Amino acid sequence: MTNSEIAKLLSSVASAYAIIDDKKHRFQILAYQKASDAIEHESKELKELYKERRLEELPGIGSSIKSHLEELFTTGKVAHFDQVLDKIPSPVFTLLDVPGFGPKKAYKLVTEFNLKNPETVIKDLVEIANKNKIATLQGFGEKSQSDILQSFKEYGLGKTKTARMVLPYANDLATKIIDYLYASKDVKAASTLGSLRRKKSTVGDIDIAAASKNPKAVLDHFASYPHTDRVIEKGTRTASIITSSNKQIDLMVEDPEGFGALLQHFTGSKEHNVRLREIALSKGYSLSDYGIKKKSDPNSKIKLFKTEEELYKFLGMQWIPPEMRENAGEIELALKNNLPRLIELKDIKGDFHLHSSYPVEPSHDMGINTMDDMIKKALSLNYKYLGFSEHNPSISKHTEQQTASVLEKRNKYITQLREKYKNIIHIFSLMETDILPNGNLALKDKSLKFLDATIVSVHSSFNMNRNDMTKRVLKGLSHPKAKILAHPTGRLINKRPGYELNWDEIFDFCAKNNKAIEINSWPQRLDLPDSLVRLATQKAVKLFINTDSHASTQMDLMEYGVSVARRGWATKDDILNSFEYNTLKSWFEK
DNA sequence: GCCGTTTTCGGCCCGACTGTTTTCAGTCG
Repeated sequence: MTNSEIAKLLSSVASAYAIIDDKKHRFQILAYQKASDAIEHESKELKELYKERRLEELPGIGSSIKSHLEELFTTGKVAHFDQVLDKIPSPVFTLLDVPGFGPKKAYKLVTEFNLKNPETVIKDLVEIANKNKIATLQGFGEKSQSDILQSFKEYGLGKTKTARMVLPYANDLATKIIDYLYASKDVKAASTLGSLRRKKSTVGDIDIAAASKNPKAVLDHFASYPHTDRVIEKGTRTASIITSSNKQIDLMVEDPEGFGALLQHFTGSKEHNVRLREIALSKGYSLSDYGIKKKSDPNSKIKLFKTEEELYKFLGMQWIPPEMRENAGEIELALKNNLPRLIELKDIKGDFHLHSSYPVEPSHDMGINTMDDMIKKALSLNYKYLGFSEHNPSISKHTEQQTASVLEKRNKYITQLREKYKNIIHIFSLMETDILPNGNLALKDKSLKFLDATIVSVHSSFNMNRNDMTKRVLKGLSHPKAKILAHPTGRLINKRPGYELNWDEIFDFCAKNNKAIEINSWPQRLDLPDSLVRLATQKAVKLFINTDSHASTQMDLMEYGVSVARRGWATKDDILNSFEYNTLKSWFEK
């Protein structure tokens, strides 16, 4: 079972308890939901943790849930869960995946209409609603009936609670909305919130905060955003719209005096906030999105915060960069004034994964801009160096000798460019070389000698098992010219999960043998993923942040790779392309 | 059911919004 399947199981148990008796089971519900969240967000496979006897290290998993999980891994089921879940008709759990449905509503409808089939429950309810039979139920009405139909319609379109967009797409959309908000004179400040502000690789809804003395005007302005399909809700403080591209945007408005607390609260993560509230409580304060109150006196005046910095300081800690707010140890470090200084975009001095249009007759796609164009773009980004890394010439269409002469010619051209840009920018001659299924590189030594070094990567036979793939990659990386492993998991977000590798082995090998791992900034890749960046830096593995650009304009994507690095707590010391040229040059030569 | 720099017992984050209600329940983040 995968982590998300197990998380869903625990969440189902919580829902079942909520239906059976939400007063009596109030705290079990909280506990199961908390355990479910922890598992959902855990980057290591739960089964691995179980084998290592480390299940109780997860927050929210104590002796009881731990023993249930052990039963799950040994027998494939849990008697206690079955006993609880059996009390609830199974169609209820189908409905829980639909936005707007919680345990109570789902249970009420399923039992009221005696629905039996989890496969057809949505279709059945649509028919029932079309006969106007939901609106007449106690606690329901015309509006809730049509809301239910709307939810089913969107669910059918694939807008589940878990459908997510890639970070750069979400960021572009949010930027447009924020620009639109600033067109209102009532908006004093606006910022992204939530997973978007924390720069997660994928984002569900887009959440935005605005500071204003006149929330009504701002909410009205927002609700009339030109590309709006419909307004979901609009209150005195928040509003939600669905754009014509079928994305949900939530806006919260707050007085500038309290904007810091709002920003902090809605940036999350939930886990970070829960931990922060625990800290506040231990100091006798109650923390909300409005600010901080004395716990002992609920009527005391609330303390407002204009900025997040003031709020964190009030709680006795450093301001924490949004990318770190996952309750992964950052709060403890901030309390000790000991947060790492994360890598920033301005620290980046070059890009090493650039596909120019130079004709090497590759097996994969070429770039569309010349080396010269890409150098000019690099200069506009204030880079001090860069590396060209087209795909290797196709091995099926060239003899070894032909390949070598293509590279020799390319090398001469790069030498001319070096002369042209002498004292302006340093140019490395690299290539992106395939690691073949047997672990050999697609380029032989007689070609590789024309390169300063090579990036290596997997572009074929993705279905190998973890052991074989690990051997393949390690063999490819062990060539002296192979210095960087590019887009290391091979994932394409929302398309394919990527192959499996033994990361402990890969990272140990890299740290020992002076090899680097790439953080690829391409929107669908963002690969190495953040959780593995954290593991790599803990093992002192050096990293590059590259764009994998096939056009000079794509070199602007660097910021997204930097986001991934920051979420993995990487500092300047971890990122080789933030180093001075001479240090970097000697690293390549080691 | 989980958890511990005031606790191994007795707490458990906080609030907005909507719809169906005359004061609240359900859902969401």
